[in-house]
Amino acid sequence: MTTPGRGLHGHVLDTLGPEITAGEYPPGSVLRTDELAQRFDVSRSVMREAVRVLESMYLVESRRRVGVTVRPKSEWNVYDPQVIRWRLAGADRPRQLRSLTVLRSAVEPIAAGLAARHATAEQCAELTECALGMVAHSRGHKLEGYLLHDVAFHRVVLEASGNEMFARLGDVVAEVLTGRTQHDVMFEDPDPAAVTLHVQVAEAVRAGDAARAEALTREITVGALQELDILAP
Amino acid sequence: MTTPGRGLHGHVLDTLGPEITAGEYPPGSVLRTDELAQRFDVSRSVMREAVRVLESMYLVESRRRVGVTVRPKSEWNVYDPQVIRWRLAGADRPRQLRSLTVLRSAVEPIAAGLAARHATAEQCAELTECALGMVAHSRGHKLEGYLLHDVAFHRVVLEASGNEMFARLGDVVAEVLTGRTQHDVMFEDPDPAAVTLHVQVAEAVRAGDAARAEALTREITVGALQELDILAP
DNA sequence: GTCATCAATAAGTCTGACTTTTTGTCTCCG
DNA sequence: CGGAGACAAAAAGTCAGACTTATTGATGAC
Repeated sequence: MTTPGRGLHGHVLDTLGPEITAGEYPPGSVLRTDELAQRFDVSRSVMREAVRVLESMYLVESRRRVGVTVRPKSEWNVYDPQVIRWRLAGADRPRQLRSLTVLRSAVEPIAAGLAARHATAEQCAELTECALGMVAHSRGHKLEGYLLHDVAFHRVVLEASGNEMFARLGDVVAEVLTGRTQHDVMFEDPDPAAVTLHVQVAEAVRAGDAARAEALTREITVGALQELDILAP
Repeated sequence: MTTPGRGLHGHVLDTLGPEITAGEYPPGSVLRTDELAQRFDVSRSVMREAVRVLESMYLVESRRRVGVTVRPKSEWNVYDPQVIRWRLAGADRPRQLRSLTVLRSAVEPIAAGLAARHATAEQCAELTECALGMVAHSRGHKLEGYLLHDVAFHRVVLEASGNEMFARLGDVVAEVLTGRTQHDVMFEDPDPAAVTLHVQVAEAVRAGDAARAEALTREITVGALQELDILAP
């Protein structure tokens, strides 16, 4: 949640963005700037700024004499944090959650392997701290505290990988983990096996054992896939 | 290359975007909308639209009474195709190329495994066609033709994975492969072993052998990592 | 030294007029 | 009947200027 609604054009986006990403306007639909400005009761200047932002997300395309046409889903910039948030809040939330979890399963093991080779002493300490925090909150309906440390753990791993593309996925992972706790599964205490795996990953990274860190993280992500019934037999 | 410079604000972005991503303005630098408008000889409206776009890429932050401040590199949306292109055209091109190649090495093997399970008959045919095209252009300084089929090959794999997040990385991979051919290595004909691997991946996907497709693709990406001297001993 | 007040500042917003490009249509001629 | 060119309408694009609002740094009172 960077800074939502920072201005009139932000408010427009908060409404129009979710509508478009929810698929309310089929691809090729045409919107008119003037009509939108009327609908949201803002000036054309403000509406134009909003359209520019939507355009930079590849959600729409603005062409003269035609209007603002909605692009097909396949062209959307699905890595834009805003777009991710809008879609997670919308109807195809489950689908989105699956896509992101699969992405996690590809990236996090490699990131953990790199972290084992690049992590600073401080990052190793943070990692151990997070893992211990997870252990401490793993029993007795302390899901909020558990989630907090879980998110922090994965964020540190992605950071410590030293790869900027991986590091930028911290927010995505946070959204996925948060969403999972809040909605879908995990009514009771978290899987003890998962907790153990996190502790072991922290150890492996500290020991500089890249292969082991990668393998253990792969086990974690396989668990995440199974939770969503994404099998790979 | 979607549609560059489609309007005055696009021209402004083409200049200002590369400047910012090149790090010409240190984090925290303050730009003023009015001054920028003067510099580019455009109206404030146009300048404001450009700033909004930069803001949606997390390159800058616009605050009242302060101005447009440049955000630290760690907050940039490095998955934005435009940002990727700007950075690849700039000074830290090598660094960017490495980051993206590591990302490829994480994603593509998993994508190939999924493709083996989800690819349609048509996609399998396309894949075989691309692989054969690579073979046909693998000797005799036909790098342009080879590159074309190589890009298409990886694009189809990512598409066929059925995961939208993977599919959207097609452009990124295209940039990396193109950049590699144009600048860095590959003055002579491509590595015959790599060509063979591509053919074998196409076979594995067609046969529905996920594990084999994944392993073979991992060999391809390991080769890509080695080309850039990114080792993992 | 701390807190409230106030003025300067730069972004934010609105309005209205004008320009430019594109597209659909309508004619005119083959 | 069909194609090429001219024309008009439509919508985005651009600009200029006036006004509003939030923020911040400085000033001054306690």
